[in-house]
Amino acid sequence: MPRGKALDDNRLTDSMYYILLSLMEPLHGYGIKQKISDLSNGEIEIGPASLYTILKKLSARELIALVEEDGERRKTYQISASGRDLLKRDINRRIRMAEMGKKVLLGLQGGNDDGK
Amino acid sequence: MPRGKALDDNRLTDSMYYILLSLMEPLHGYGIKQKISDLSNGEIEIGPASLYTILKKLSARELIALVEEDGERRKTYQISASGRDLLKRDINRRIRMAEMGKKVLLGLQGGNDDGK
DNA sequence: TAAAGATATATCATATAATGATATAGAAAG
DNA sequence: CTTTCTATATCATTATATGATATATCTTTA
Repeated sequence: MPRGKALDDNRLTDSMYYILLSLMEPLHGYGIKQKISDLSNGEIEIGPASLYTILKKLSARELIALVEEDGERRKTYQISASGRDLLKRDINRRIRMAEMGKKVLLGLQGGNDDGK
Repeated sequence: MPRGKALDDNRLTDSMYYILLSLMEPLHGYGIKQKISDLSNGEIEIGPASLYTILKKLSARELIALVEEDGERRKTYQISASGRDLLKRDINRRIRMAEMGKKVLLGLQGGNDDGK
């Protein structure tokens, strides 16, 4: 069984996040690499070591599933129902983290200002 | 093409992010631990190994600075100007990542669906 | 005042995660 | 034919996080 603290805690690492997002449509590994580059306007480039390592882990956790095998050449994956659930949770986690950041920067983090 | 260390790429890890946010006000290590627990409604707990390791790293990069030393007991840190800059950038990065996630989930990532 | 629990910092060994380098090979383009 | 792109895969190393442990002070309370 695959170890992984992030997933055990229902968190996605950034790389897992990008990969899971890409797999909202069926894609093979190399396509994921291109999709991520595309989604991030070339900001994020994921190499083969990260890509196939993470694909294997997500697959073992059944967050993604192999949907097609083109001979030996292409392996097409897609996100699973539980993968979608986790992805949604992680988007919300990321929103909460960013909101928290904005609040603290604006100095609004302390207590409730009931003003009355 | 971001590779290598998070800070070299102007990215903050989650732990660094929480710690830098906490240091928008002067705080010593143990206070940071409590602040993070507080900010996250007890969701995030950072242990001493992570805390002091990261504090040392942020300090070496001058993203935070030692502002006071209470005898040998307390070391009070605060975020620096460059730390604040990086923090702002990272909040925006996190917002962009979450927005991207929402778009893809809603199936709006490809082209513009003008509803016609 | 003794003990307990909270505060406070620090490091080691290990676990987890990411990635550059490398290997292999088919397909497309020139 | 040879270069480039597509495509998957693993190894060795680096990067990051953390549980366990150590040490010491301060605070509360029995």
